[in-house]
Amino acid sequence: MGNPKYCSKITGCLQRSKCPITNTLDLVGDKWTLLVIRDMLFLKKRSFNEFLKSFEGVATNILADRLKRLEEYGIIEKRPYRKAPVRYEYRLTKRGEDLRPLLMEMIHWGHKHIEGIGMPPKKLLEA
Amino acid sequence: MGNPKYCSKITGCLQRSKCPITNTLDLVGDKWTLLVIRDMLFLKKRSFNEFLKSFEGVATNILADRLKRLEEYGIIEKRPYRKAPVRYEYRLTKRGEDLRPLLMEMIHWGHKHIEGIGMPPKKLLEA
DNA sequence: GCCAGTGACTTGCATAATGCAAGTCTTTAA
DNA sequence: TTAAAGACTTGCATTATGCAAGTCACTGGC
Repeated sequence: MGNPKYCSKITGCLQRSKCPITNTLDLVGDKWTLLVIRDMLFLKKRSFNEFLKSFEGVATNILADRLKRLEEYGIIEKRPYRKAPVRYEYRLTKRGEDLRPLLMEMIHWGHKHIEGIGMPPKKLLEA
Repeated sequence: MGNPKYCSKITGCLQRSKCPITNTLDLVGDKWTLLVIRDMLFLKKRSFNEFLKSFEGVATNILADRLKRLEEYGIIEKRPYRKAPVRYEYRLTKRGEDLRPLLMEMIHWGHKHIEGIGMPPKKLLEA
């Protein structure tokens, strides 16, 4: 019944439906993607190794995969900021920055409804 | 480094971190959970079979699992509204209703940044 | 009374995603 | 010359998801 029928330019692949919630989930609704974006947005992280050091401990292969996808989706940009030895920096695009209100709502809901989460965002998010 | 250390009363299981975003994701951040909540919130669906008929086509085992979890998390409530033959109804609790702003932000972001998503939410969400 | 149908699931098995450890490659600093 | 940093890739094990089919309790029609 609900097989993929539409094609999105942002993903370049099949869609489950035309619903904006579904499509947003298909881009950023997994266990790790929004945590990378959190780290960029609130902790000003920029490099692969900085993301690796998150408290949650993402695996290197997963992180590499998510960064690649986010770049494909136009949510982040990757650019070398130094050659020899080459080092890369990842930054949110406007499209990525626009996820801030979504993250803020998650922070808000989490604070209100989950126990063991005490402090305001900035202190909380420290690695 | 990032192994589970805390115990949440809402989940009754280990947490990846104290971050509210992480914890919110661990409750509702997967491919299907928020679609069930969308159906309750915007399409007034209440029964197992109604959820099954979503355009995205969730599998019965996944749906059963998500409803069970959401009940454990206190996000929905299940109650029989008729016996012989027994029929169940699922409803959002306050905790579930409070996810509305999060969903609204997803709709907003999706509309703004993903192609092939034209119409306003209510028409869009039709199954 | 018998049988198809509805609603709410469960079970079994195949495929896909995630997690973990280890390895690669480049370059620099000791 | 050797060790270490940074940014990954590869291989394999574990988990989660997807799909089809089966179950169980009723009920309404013939």
